[in-house]
Amino acid sequence: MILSTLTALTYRQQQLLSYIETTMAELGYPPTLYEMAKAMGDITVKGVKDHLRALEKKGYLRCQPGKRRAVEILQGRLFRGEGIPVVGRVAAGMPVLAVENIEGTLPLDPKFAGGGRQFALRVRGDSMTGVGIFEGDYIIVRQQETADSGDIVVALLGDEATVKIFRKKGRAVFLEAANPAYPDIPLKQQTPLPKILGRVVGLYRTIK
Amino acid sequence: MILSTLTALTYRQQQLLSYIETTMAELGYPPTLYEMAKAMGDITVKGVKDHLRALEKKGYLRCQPGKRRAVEILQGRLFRGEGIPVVGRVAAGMPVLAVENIEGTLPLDPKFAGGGRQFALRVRGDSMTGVGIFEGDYIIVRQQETADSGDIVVALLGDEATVKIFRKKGRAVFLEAANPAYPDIPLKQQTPLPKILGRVVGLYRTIK
DNA sequence: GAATATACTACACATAAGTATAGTATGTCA
DNA sequence: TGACATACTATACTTATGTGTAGTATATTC
Repeated sequence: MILSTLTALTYRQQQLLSYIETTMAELGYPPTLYEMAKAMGDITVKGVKDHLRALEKKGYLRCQPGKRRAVEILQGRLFRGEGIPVVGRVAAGMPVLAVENIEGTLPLDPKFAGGGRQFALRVRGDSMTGVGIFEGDYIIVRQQETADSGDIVVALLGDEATVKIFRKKGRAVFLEAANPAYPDIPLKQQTPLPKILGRVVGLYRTIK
Repeated sequence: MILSTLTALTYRQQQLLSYIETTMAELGYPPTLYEMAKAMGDITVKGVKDHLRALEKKGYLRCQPGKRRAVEILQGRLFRGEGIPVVGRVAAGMPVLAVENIEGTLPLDPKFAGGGRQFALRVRGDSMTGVGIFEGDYIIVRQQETADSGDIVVALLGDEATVKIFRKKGRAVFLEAANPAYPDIPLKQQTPLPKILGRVVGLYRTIK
């Protein structure tokens, strides 16, 4: 997302790009050349095509020759993505991302949080306020089964998912809260054995 | 985004929807019926069309009759949007959202943070850690020029944008930090007069 | 002047891509 | 059984939509 390395656009090119972006944001698919021509004040489709060619040359979009409505925006204020599935409850023995567990989508591009296989959870409780994770926050979790000491992880304890700091001290492995009111949880004395579901890589909060 | 009120899909319908979503996430535009037919294991376009009709009837998508590649997803894991412009610096006398100030886009759907006219800023400093706003966080700001007491606002002091809690006590109006190391800033004794740029409505953080 | 970029016009052509017709087969429910 | 839903087949037709040709006009640079 580096704007400064792209060639500047003329007024008309910017106008066309903006129209395409607005249509795509609104409908989810690009306009046809004819629709663009109408929107640009009744110019011809040839005129539009020449602008598209210039925009393509400058790196803003890509057209598939011959294909209808096949305009891909490469640079601009639009983004698209699959969002991050919000998991409602996690049951032992079931894949986290099973359809039954999904209760919605966090409309954020997973690539912004580093990509990989991700899910989101709503935080319950105040055990992690010391590191700025509050009740009601969405945490974004990259699925992985191992962690380094100091990582914030989501672990499955019995049938309960919990967010804590993963710590290794010598041979001891435990989960540490970021709130002194909560004691450390050793990982090796639980039955069934706890399982790391992933590492926390991002957070979203709606304020007030 | 309420999944439970939608009619359940058959396996094949879900498969088609998933293919459409994946293509749109990847390319930014929908596949043609022919492409869908290929992807579904070489069935006919008529077969695909019947599935699309069922998906439309169930509320998952909408097709424009006769238009090429005009499939709009209404429900699913896909989202689209214009993102939230990230403002790099704010200069007095200039609109916040002037093109020159924009240094990128936060790929989050603005509607998720309540909509309205929004911009994002990167937080510098630690004056708001008491409310879980940390250095490096993106805060999402809805543009407005007034605030209620207790709102977290972005205000322009001279040429510097600052994030604080807006407080009204009797006739006194000031900006309060959420960190005791920072003193209150009275609003009525500044030259030039400070200006509220907006209210903080959301926060995003990448972790580690 | 020539070359290039930008911003268009007019029109005919070409084809990518959806629609329609007429089905078959299987499963479920009243 | 009949009605409806689902999941397809085959084929011809129709048209929405991009491409190509041949330009004009203006501005800038060498």
